[in-house]
Amino acid sequence: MVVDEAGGAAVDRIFHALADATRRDIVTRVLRHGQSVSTLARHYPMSFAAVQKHVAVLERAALVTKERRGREQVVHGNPAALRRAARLLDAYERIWRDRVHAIDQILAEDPER
Amino acid sequence: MVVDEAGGAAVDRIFHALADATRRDIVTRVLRHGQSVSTLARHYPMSFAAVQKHVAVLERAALVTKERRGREQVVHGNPAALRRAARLLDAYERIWRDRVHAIDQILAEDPER
DNA sequence: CTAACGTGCAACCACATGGTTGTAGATGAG
DNA sequence: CTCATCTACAACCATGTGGTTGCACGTTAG
Repeated sequence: MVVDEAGGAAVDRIFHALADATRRDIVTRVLRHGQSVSTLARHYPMSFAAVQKHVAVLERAALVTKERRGREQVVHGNPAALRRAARLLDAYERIWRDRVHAIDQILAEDPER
Repeated sequence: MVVDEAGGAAVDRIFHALADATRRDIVTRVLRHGQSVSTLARHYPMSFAAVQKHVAVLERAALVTKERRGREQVVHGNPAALRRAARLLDAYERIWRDRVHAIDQILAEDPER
């Protein structure tokens, strides 16, 4: 009935994290290879703290992870969460295309990670 | 590289519209067949006005359309926009999946990081 | 050791969001 | 016609968001 249910909040966080061009750009950027927060910050016309917040949002959505490396904090794309997000988008696409249900299965098999 | 370019704001609206469980539910619901706003509202534990706002958000994202039918306003899923959205999600998915796949390969052949 | 750098956090601001209630205009039912 | 229904919109409130600046702390470079 309710399509999300179990993973609802997580899905909220994922879509919300993706609803910002800067954050989408950060994700695609760090997927190439990890970058420190300050290195990332240099690419955007905003303060370091602002970029730091964006990274925090992506982190809460589990789309990226941070790895301490000396005094730097290296941001990586999170393969597992990204795959989950991709499959989630798949499921919605399928619903919309075929007008069938069956998204619950996908969410059920990988609940709230 | 830059997936957004022209439609950046539109992408923002689409992902933002999807970042709410109630709105996602409305979309899947009206895809089965159009429903009036008040009919929709009866399914959710919130006021009619709140549901009306959610529909407005979905409408701004072009994920649904409204059709006057007598005194009712029937909400439909917008097939064209939905397909475009699905394609858009596809594009992101492909980028990410390819990169994730590459990352997995690297990790697979060199387990110790 | 000292200075510079990278980070995290808090305070603050303007504005959007998600919810409420209330009101008013169209439209259909009786 | 009259009344109930559906819709739209405005005002309002609490909270969240995206941005800023400033400061403190740990770590690295010289």
